Amino acid sequence: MARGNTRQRIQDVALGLFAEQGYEKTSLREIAEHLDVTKAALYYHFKTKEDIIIGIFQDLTRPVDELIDWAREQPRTLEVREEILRRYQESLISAYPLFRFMQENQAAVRELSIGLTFKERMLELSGLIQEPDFTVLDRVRCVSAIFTLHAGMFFMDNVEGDSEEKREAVLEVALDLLSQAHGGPVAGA
Amino acid sequence: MARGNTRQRIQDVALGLFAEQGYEKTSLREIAEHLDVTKAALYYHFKTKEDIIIGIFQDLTRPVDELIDWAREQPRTLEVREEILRRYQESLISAYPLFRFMQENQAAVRELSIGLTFKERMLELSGLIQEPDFTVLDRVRCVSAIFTLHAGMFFMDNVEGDSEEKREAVLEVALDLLSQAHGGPVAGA
Amino acid sequence: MARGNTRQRIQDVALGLFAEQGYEKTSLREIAEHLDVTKAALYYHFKTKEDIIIGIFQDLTRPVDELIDWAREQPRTLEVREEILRRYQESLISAYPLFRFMQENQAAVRELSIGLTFKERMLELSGLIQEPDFTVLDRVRCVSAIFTLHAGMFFMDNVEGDSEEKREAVLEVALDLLSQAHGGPVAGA
Amino acid sequence: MARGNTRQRIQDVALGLFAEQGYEKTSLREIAEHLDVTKAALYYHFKTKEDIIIGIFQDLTRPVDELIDWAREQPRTLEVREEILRRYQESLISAYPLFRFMQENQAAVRELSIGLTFKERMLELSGLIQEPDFTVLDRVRCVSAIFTLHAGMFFMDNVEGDSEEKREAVLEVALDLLSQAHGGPVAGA
DNA sequence: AATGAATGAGTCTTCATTCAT
DNA sequence: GATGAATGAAGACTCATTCAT
Repeated sequence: MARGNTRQRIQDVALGLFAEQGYEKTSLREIAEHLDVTKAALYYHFKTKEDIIIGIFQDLTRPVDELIDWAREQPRTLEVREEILRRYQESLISAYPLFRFMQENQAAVRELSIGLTFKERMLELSGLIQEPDFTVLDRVRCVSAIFTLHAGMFFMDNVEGDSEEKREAVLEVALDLLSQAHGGPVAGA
Repeated sequence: MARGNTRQRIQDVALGLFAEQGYEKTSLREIAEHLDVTKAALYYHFKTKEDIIIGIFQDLTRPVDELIDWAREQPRTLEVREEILRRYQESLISAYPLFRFMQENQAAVRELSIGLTFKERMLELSGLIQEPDFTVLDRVRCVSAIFTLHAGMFFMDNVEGDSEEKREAVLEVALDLLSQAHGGPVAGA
Repeated sequence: MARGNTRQRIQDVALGLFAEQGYEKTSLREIAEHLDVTKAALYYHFKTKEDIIIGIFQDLTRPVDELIDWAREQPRTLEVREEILRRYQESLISAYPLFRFMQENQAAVRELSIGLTFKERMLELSGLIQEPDFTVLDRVRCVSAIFTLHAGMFFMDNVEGDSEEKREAVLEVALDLLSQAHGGPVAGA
Repeated sequence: MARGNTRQRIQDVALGLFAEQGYEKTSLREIAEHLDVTKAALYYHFKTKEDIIIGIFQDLTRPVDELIDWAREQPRTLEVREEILRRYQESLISAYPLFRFMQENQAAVRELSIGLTFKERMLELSGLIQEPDFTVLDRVRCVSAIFTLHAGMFFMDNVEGDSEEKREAVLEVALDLLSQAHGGPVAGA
């Protein structure tokens, strides 16, 4: 019937199921049934189960990798760092299902032949918003800023309120943490 | 040789492997091999694979559940809330492998017949440190405070520095976020 | 590019792979990849996998079948029999890859819908160089003469020395055995 | 029901089927059905399909390997070499199904992680009955002597006659070839 | 308190084959 | 003369689980 887009449909259905049930728990039989094709059809489009997920990763982590690349070439100013957080939040939101999948399946995915892991990307990003001479306290603030953006994803789903308002609030808290790390106005100052 | 403690040893080895490789990916065969017993021996101590992990959960999430119970009965003051964060951090640290496991296997564990999930406990806790009339911004700060403690776990492993110093810095940032949410001294104030 | 000869190219590649890896172990995918065409293309030229190998057989066992036919019509003299051995050796050499394939895949090929099997052809040939009244000992010599020619194939690959010289030596030993069977000069005679 | 001997029964049935149909063509399902157990039961006794056959090999090629070891330590006399042929024939006969399997599945078995292959063992043995200064002709005679013993196996099945008589005749022809190679009485001498 | 032997259901994967284009 | 897309059947293998001993 529909042709040409099967590869894409496989990835969509697969990511949905992976995110919902976990990678290991989702069988190719299940994916095939959802698509109303045979398991063998999946193998026409992807060499292995791992390949399916790697394909998804490559498509969807590109924005974050591009962000990292971009950030590496920028001057190390507060403005740039704020921009990093802004862009990171955008990436998280636009690749939400993948993000959720990565977050909730870290163990299962760790061994996959995927370039950078979730953790490694986070480390990289948190490095890019710090100065080498930061105190431990300020380093924590930077990592916390990133985790706040992640918390935002969680927040979106589980706390009531206007979506856009929540997004902005999350970003504000993250930016606050960043500026505090950068010697910004702090309590009592 | 040493007997009687086999049940405990099974749980220890199992949690180690679950945390490392994921729940689904870890087979009973593997656990048995690590313990140098047969698979059948595991069934003498636990009725199912799920039972093993449920046992671990019950042993190790008790502190957090007790914290929740305690918190529910306290007056809703800032001091109590600070104490909640402090105690939560302690729980996280003392049940580190379980925490890491829960964090990295959320998807796999979701379907298990376990009382409260990781997420639910977090929601509960974050509710306990908020006021009903909080703005979205302040709610984000509270959730962020909790995520900061989680970030701390990540921080412990992946950032250099003295362990105790890091722990304290993490707590400080979390407490900061909390007091800001509570109208504490903010930028420019 | 070059077309028209595709059928032949398929057979060549297939025989090569069959000889190297075995018939069952060689998949059509593999053959297609070696030829840089799709599997479906193979089906344009051959109806089934079995068909490919049957085609090869028919092309390459013809010489032996013709030899058998020829031999059946000759007078049953020692000279004719010597000629049979000579011609058989030639056939073996000129269809070397097929011979090797047949030799090493007897089990796999047994069930194929192929006229005479390797074994049957050998039995036939050995019958043609014996007399009905031969003693068991002389029958063994005749079968041994044929096996010696086969051994020669093995010899070619695995023992050093000039190719032509080896071929002649092999033939000489085979002829010797034949003439001994035919009451030729024997030890002490 | 019957216990303890299952491992052995698996090997017996497997070798039978492997010899009859070929290694690749014989599925574990088939083996299991013949034994009236499940496929999984096979995996309790052997780690892989390859393992089943390797087990068989090790049990059954031992005699030939021991012969090779023994031969290496003997003085290089004609008598010893005759003894080698005699013992080799015995080995072939006593491990007949395995021999037939090896002979007819060389291609399939080549890639298996088995010590020496059929071919290598033959080369080794043929080396042990030759002198370094042999002419090509004499080398051929030695290899031919070995092939004659193999031919004997074929002879046993496919030529009528008393079994013991055939065996002796085969050995006699092989010994003849050996003694001719060793400058024994030849035609016209 | 633990083992040896086995099972049933399921996994991922590969294969030969088909057919509309 | 060949491809792209797909299928049904089967393959090897693994898993959680059971039970008699």
